[in-house]
Amino acid sequence: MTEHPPRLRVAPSPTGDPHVGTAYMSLFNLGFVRRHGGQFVLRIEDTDRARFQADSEQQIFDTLRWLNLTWDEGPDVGGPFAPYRQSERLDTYQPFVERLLADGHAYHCWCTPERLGEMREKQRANKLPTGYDRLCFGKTAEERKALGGATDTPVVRMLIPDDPPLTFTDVIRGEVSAPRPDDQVILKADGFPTYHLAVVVDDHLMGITHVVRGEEWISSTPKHLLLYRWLDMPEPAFAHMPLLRNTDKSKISKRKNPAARLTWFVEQGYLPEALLNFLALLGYGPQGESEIFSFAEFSATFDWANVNTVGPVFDLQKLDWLNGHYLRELDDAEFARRLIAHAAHVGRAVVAEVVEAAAPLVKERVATLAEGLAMMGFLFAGDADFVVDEAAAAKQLGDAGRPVVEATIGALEPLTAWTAAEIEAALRSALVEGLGLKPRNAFGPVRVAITGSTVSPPLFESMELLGRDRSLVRMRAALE
RNA sequence: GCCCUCAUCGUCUAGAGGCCCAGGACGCCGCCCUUUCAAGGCGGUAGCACGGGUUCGAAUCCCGUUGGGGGCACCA
Repeated sequence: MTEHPPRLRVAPSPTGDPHVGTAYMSLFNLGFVRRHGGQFVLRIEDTDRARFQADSEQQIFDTLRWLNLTWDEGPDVGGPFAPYRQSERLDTYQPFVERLLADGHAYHCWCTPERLGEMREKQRANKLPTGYDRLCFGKTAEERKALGGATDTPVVRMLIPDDPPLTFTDVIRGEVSAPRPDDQVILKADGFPTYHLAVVVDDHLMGITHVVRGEEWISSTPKHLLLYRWLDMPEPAFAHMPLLRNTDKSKISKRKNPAARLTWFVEQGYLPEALLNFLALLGYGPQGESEIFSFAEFSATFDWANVNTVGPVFDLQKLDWLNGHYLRELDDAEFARRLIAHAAHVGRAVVAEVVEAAAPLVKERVATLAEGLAMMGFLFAGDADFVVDEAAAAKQLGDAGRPVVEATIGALEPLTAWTAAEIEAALRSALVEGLGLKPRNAFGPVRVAITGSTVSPPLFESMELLGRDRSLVRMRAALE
């Protein structure tokens, strides 16, 4: 039996900020595709015109590209199965709907949303399983209208048989059973298909071999199985990924978790390689001895059987550690480039030369690019808008601190060379030996005066970068 | 309520009957280093949900209970 190259797809909906789950699915799709030399397709599932947001699609492109999860076919790059937006494929779905209708596998339904709502309420109240009661089945528009609670524009529903297929093989989970479906709507009143019809038709037409999606879709799979059967389409392989979770274990959501939005990671200054590594770790685990690995390493041995079935909690602390690790692995020049790019992205003004000079001092002290920029912020503050953190001032610039600052000014003014080494020598001599202070007590007040904070890059280097004049201005300002 | 699904340290996981009185990572705690904070080094804390089986032997297999999660839309 010949193995055909796999074709996988990710199919996000443009309904707002791109979801982290889209990146998660894409990563696993691509891990498999690259290992076996197949194709990765991006399809936009924009059949919900109520939730559609115009700028969302571009954000999906941007964030996936930022992560280097690039597609071989898609709305923006084209491909042999275009169009790749479902809203542009309405004509494609129509014949399939007509065929299902003609074969008696589907029927029209005129029920209003109100009637449907009441029906469900009643079912729930009577502790019955919910599901469409088939009031419209077998009736003409006129017959149905006579009963009330009907509209003029019908939807099309699947007619679920008594013995629908309820089990299937999942490449991650093995044999899986799913609940009995009810008569699902496949064509809405506005002429758009629902997900169930569109996904089956498109996956088939686009030659998709493996359907990778979240666990939440397990319960819908029987509907899709039925559609494949009715339409004489071969079933693809299914891979139902575990769901990413909030800290409270619920399905990850934008409301509870900022990290549910893909753009958040860009805003915070996470590195795409770190996010990818982290996502791979979630629900897959390290395959070798190290938890640090690249996409190439991930892809090289990728196997669906290694994907976990437990939904992992999205642990930002571990991501921070990983990101810090990747940050430190960057050479100084590259780290500086990323800081500058990040500053531009978040609309913050910086001087490239200053960032380059400060980058090495900051690199091993931060977890994200945003933190890096924040830590060198004192270098960008003008004399007028420089502010000393209140708590830091109270701690270091009180009665004990003032003489230290005064002695520092006295030691620094005669300095001929303004270098970290000279500054350190002068301060050690004046404060540690001269005033008999322990280093931490000697340099604390100076640090706060110079950087405005008790936490900063190394002091003497910071002063060298700040420059003689600005340093002295800040020391004097600390005494006022 | 009904259906489905999952179950190892706080979190991510290794573990596919004896190698496990359960290993690693993050976090946390302590020590070292140290001009702050980090980084780094060393050490420590903490877990097989519970109950029945099967077996010479179970974290690993089976059943049940409990707990978590998902679904039950003209949303995906």
